[in-house]
Amino acid sequence: MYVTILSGQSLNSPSLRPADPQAKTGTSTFRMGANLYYEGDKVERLYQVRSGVLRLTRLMEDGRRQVISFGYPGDIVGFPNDGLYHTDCDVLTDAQLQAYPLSSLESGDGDPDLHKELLQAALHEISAMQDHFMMLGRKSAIEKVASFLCVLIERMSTEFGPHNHALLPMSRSDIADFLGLTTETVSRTLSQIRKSGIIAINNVHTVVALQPQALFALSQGHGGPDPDKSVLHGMARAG
Amino acid sequence: MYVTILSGQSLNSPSLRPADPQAKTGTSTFRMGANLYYEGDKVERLYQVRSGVLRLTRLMEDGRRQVISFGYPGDIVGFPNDGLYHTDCDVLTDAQLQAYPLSSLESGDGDPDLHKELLQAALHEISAMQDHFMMLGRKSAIEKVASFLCVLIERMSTEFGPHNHALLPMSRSDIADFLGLTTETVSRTLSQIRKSGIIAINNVHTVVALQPQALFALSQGHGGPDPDKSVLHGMARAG
DNA sequence: CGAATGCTTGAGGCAGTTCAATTCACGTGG
DNA sequence: CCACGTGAATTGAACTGCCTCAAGCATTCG
Repeated sequence: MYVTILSGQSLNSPSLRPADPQAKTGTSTFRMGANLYYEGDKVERLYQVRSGVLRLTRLMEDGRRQVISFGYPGDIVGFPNDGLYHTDCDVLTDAQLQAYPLSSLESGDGDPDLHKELLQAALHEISAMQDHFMMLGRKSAIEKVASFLCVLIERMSTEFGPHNHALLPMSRSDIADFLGLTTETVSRTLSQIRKSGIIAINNVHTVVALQPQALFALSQGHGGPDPDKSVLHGMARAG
Repeated sequence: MYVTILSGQSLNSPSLRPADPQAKTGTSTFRMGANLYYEGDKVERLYQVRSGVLRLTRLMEDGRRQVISFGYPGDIVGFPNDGLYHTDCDVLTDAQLQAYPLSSLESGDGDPDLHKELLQAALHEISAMQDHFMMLGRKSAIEKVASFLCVLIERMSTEFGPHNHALLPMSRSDIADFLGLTTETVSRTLSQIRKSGIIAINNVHTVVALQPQALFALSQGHGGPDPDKSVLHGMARAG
């Protein structure tokens, strides 16, 4: 899952086939905290998330970390490069994963439809990552955090029907490393949006959008350079 | 082309097949400044760069721009998402491009080998973009600029044999929008590295690495928080 | 040669970081 | 059931790296 300009596209990822008991590799359960694979491991299978949340990370020698993406239901993780995984992958909440053999991606021999769907997933991944570039490179802290919340809420809605709240199973530091910020800035920014009345923070891992439109406006940079005329304050009063 | 941690991988992209006069879609020439496609255009073909440099960009409504990547010889551009291009693509210097029909990617029917190579190129693209995330989200201005120069120099070396200089056909503002900086910061940072003796700037579009190792160290963050002990100065004396 | 455009350099400001101190959530044991 | 301990989240204060705004400089092109 990447933070994108909400185009709706990020939600159209094909669900591929439903869990199929006859599949060579079935759905299996992974417990919170488990590691799925490390950067450099040989790729033998891809995984599609059925439930739960994964975290993909990359590390620099000096310890700096970038969270590449969060794997939410429907997402596919584990695309190889030269046969190797190029991130670490950890399980944030107990998860059900559907495994596909690498051959499903690399040759269409066994199952042409599956092959095509995995290819489309890879292409979709490229597009989503490009959106995320824009966010990392060009958005302010408040735009990043608002974007993040918007995507999570939309994700919740597709999974469970209309929702206005987001579950954040990951830590603040995971969010920070995903958005290119520090934990302090993430925390401060969430507080700032909360104080404006646009969101409520039920508990550390649950955010409710009180004014979804205002949140979306924030994510797009319509916060206004002048605080008095900004959505952040203006919409708060209007609501 | 993305700015990656120099692993050598970025240079292993398959060259695919050499220009083949019998190919359905051959090599064609595009002039500097030409537009190859716009975001939203329907994808009918992919392009592999044979010579010249392309620029892939994305725009936000308010004019903020992110340069997604530069297309250097060997790179493939134009991967579709839902059948559409998701960036603009412009020609920075006169270029020779090999076009492949979209069907080469989407179905292996016509040419299984080509299909596999395009798929591998897409997978490689994902890996390279993940490296670039680290740079956009977690690297300082000097690390970004040094990384950029390192990759360009390595690219020159693979194309024309051992080189220690980089050609920058793009503008400073293109570089800035690629690295998530401003033109002023790019310019200042280049000057700073030049004054340290690590590079020379022959002209606006030509940078020479006087101390390639020091430049690489800079790109990895080995600049040291203490300037007196830093590679920037230390290596300059050592060299 | 003059205008236009892009690059460089300077000065000052600010968003986000860094460092530090509470506060909060939650599990554990008395 | 409550005191305690631990780790995470929040908040505060000061700093700094990069940005913004502005002025000079170089290169190209008419």
